[in-house]
Amino acid sequence: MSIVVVALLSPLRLTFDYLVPENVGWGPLAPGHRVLVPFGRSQRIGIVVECKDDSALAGSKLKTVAAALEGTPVFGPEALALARWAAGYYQHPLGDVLAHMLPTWLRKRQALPQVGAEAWTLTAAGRAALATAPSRAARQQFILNRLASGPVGAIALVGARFAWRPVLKRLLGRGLVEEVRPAAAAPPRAAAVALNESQRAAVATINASLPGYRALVLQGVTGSGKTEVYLEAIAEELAAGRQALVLVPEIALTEQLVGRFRARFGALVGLLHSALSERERVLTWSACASGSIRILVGTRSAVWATLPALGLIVVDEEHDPSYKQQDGFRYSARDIALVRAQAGGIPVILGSATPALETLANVERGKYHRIVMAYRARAAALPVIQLLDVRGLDLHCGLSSALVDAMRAHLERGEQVMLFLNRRGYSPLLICRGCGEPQRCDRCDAYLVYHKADDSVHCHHCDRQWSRTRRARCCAAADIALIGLGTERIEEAVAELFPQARLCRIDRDTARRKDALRDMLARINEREVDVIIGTQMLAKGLDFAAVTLVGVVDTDSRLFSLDFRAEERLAQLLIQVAGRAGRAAAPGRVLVQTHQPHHPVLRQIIDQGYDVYAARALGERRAAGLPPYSAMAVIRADAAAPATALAYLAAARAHLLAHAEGELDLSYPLPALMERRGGRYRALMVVRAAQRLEIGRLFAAQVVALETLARRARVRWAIDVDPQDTL
DNA sequence: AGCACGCCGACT
DNA sequence: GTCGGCGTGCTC
Repeated sequence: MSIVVVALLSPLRLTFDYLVPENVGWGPLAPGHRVLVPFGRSQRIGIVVECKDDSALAGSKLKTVAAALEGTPVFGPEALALARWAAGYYQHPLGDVLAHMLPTWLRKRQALPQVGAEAWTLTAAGRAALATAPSRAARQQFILNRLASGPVGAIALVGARFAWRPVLKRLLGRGLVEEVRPAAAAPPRAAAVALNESQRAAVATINASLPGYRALVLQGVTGSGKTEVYLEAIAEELAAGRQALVLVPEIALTEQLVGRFRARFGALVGLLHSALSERERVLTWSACASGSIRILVGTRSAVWATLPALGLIVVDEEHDPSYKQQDGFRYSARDIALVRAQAGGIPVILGSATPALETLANVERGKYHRIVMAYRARAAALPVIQLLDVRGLDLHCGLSSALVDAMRAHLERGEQVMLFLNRRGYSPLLICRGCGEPQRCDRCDAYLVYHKADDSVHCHHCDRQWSRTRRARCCAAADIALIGLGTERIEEAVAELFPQARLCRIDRDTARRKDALRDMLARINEREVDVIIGTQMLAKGLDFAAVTLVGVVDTDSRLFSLDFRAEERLAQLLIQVAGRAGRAAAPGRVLVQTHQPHHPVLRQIIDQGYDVYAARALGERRAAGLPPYSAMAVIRADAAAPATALAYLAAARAHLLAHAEGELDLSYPLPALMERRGGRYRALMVVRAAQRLEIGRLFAAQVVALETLARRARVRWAIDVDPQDTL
């Protein structure tokens, strides 16, 4: 065993053999070790993926491992097996898959940072301070709150978006906090919540499947209290000494859930998402690996966390498309969670009010077990969805008088109103009054959007922006007409209509700043806001207790999308947005403005509900041979010149057809729906097969050839297995 | 992915 | 006469 196979943390599809030195500094090398190796004329970091006795390469060509970076492997055998599986399934280089599984800190050279062994707790004075008036010093208050559940170490302060050490020092100085020896493992705080009958039944079903792999679809209507079910199921795992992983689609949701989890389980809860600093992430990573974090709440990438005693995975809002990474390593965190659960012999809960069609197909096939929670936990009834026919109506900034009247009624009762419009900015089309030309981005096939807040025009596809004056270049000095509506304009209209109402706009522009979303959500829940105006972000399972009216300003464009998944997205969006209404005691109402009041899809979603819609949509997918009744992958390519990517795909197509065995359904190369984006010309080709395996086999045999072709053509390319969009 | 090697155009 | 373009191939 004197040779190790190393996968470098880079997108190379090859692994490399190295000799093991006499002394690596720490015991023998094993698979999973992070090593430093000489590579070409530099040194690189890699992961040992195999140990063996001899190499196919002549001994003289072999170099020797320079050092092992830790005494113990950073990946165990299960993690390596998962990496291998994912590399094969997604046709992605193993080294890059492994890189995704590590915090960035460890992808670079650094050693694991030393986790401070210190822990702190509140003194009697501290507890008294916490019990009385909240301090005006927000940062001190933050730390006091985190310490409220007992002694904590640095891990529990992850997510504090400020340098907390000096603040802590000040609290120590004021005698509100004292340092203690780190407790072995703070015991879970009890205080279970009372569950209703369907919640109890759900928990019982989950617990009945322990131990062992089982995929459970928790289909609970919005507001049915899925979180309490997660908490209960996790409490069971904790009691058995195991860890739990909870995935959510949105950073803002991690914060919301972590709050509830910490209230119940105290300092055992960890948090992982991309807005944390590198250092916070590596600290959390190692606390997961050492077992001091028992519950990890995180976004997509948290699915890779090392959790040696993992006993349960929860994927909340499992239908959400953001579980699929849309560039580079295009994995689906939901699907990885399932594979991980299966390999680990543990249950996985897929929670959603609107499960993805592929999830429902797996229920149908008997592969997943469905638990239905049909009633809301607190409120009386689900909100009533009503279509507003706006054909021929005089709209005031996109708002019909029926919607405005309803808003007025709800506002006068002191209730919150939410308006949903999936377009940010002020107006999405700028037409030159001189020549009638719309203003376009010069790097994308897209129109520019006017943003009033900074008086500039933005391209929403390459994120570039210009001052307004610079844009009008078709006819000098010509005036520009602002056509169409964005959230900014709706906000303005609402401010005019209801001057006394307090508004809050939630979209990528207002939520960009760190903490901004958290602050806005806090203001909303404190009832300091009357009207919430926002985009998609509002539909992602955020809890707005006091909203009683939801107005959907415009969804018509979604009825005419070319993507075969657009309809499913619309159904999920409508049900989810509607679910924001009436979560507390007051009943909710949802008004959907449309020019297509008789559209059969819209009607079905609203009149018959998601399940009926889903059953019909699945029937159509089956008849058309579309996923989930067939396997799909997309080869994407982009290049600097217009025809290059298409030419590459044509060559790739010829190659695949010449080398494929059996049936292969390969589309012609197509320009992407938005062909030019960020100055690059994009194209794609759809591969379809009856069985998943056929696609896997095809690519496994042909990636190298496709890669060589791409390099010669100077094309950037990628395989997208189980694509979320095929445009 | 980097990085070097290698063979054809416009410049000190 | 060189500097440098990017095409090609390799890295254990």
